[in-house]
Amino acid sequence: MSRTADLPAQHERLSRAVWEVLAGQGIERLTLRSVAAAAGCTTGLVMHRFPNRKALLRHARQLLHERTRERVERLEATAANPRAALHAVLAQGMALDEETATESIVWVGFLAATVGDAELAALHRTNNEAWRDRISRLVAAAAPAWPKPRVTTTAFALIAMVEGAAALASADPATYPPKAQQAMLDATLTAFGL
Amino acid sequence: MSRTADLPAQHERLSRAVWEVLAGQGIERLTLRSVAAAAGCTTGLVMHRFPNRKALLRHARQLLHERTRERVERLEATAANPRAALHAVLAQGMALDEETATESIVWVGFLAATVGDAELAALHRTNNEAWRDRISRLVAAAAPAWPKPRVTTTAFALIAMVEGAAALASADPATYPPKAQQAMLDATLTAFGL
DNA sequence: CTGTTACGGTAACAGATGTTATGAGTACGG
DNA sequence: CCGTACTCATAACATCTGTTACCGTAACAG
Repeated sequence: MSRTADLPAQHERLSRAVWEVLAGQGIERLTLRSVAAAAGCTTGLVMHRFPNRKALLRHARQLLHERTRERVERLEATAANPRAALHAVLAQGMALDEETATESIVWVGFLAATVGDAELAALHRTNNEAWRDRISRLVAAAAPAWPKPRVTTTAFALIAMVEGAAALASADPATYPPKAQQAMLDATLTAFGL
Repeated sequence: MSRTADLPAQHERLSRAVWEVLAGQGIERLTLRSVAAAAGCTTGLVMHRFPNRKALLRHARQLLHERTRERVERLEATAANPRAALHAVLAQGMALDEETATESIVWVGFLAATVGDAELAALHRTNNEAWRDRISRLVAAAAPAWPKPRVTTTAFALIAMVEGAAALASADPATYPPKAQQAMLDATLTAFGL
């Protein structure tokens, strides 16, 4: 049956190569050959693992989501209280270190690729829904007395602020250094009474 | 000397074609030929007006900025008071109608194209700086008692929230309809006491 | 009217792109 | 130890890309 190759590991390696190219050279240079070069293989392997280019992009998109989900669940599990959990989970969505900075660039790239690609758009909607549910749940836990509409609107605003900060930081890191992003998050949470 | 052709008008027509393709087909299909088709001409005219593709994109980017600047100055001039001006100026940055929804998609596209294109990145930084200055000024006018750091951080957070909301709405308009975006903006301004 | 000049369409070019076909190498089952 | 099935590189392919060269057309100057 199967041989030596570890399929999931190769899928992940190629997906990482997609992120690498997306973050380093931009979406315009996100080609099969550049991805293969970043992964240290040829287009033969890429096409052997994925039926076509779009399937590769979809997998890279989904893997990015799962990565952040795992990180977020770890943060949530180790948080001292609901407010700390909310703060930590939101903070990891910004571009505060090299890893999340790269992810922010990649996220913008995928968002742009979403236009005119129904499957990437569906993937984005699903992931974003899970993200909204998580933040809403954390806001509700941090402010149990709030009525549901207030929780929802606050969660939406927090999400938008974090994504916006990450997007702006990805395009202009000098203007939005980690400290500035932290200050933005702290100020917003304080303003909302969270 | 010159003939019948109105150079600035043609530049604008081609730039609009760039937006049209960017918003309708995505950055992957943003090619000279698709732009020419959207503008109802051939690549000959495009290359006759712009030295190369990147110059065309830069012009379209800059024109988008000038468009929003003019709209924003109109809103600011007709606002009843500083708070109303801040609200109106921020609101036009979200995807509340067809025009601004298109612009949001285009904005994300250019942001993604910024990676690996130093000139587009420089353009983005300049435009975003002007945007930050404007919002900071409006926040200071709306809350004259605030110390400068508070004004700056609040302006940064408001900007991030608005851009994030626009980006999210551009990729998932059903989840972020105009009313939801309005609610997010109102809740955020109220939370900040503005 | 006529010569000239800008305009812009047509078509060609080299290179890049996604995809497919082919085949050499290799690890496993028998 | 052999054959088979999987792995993946090589190379070809048709198409698309940005760019350039070329040329017919039309409007203005004289």
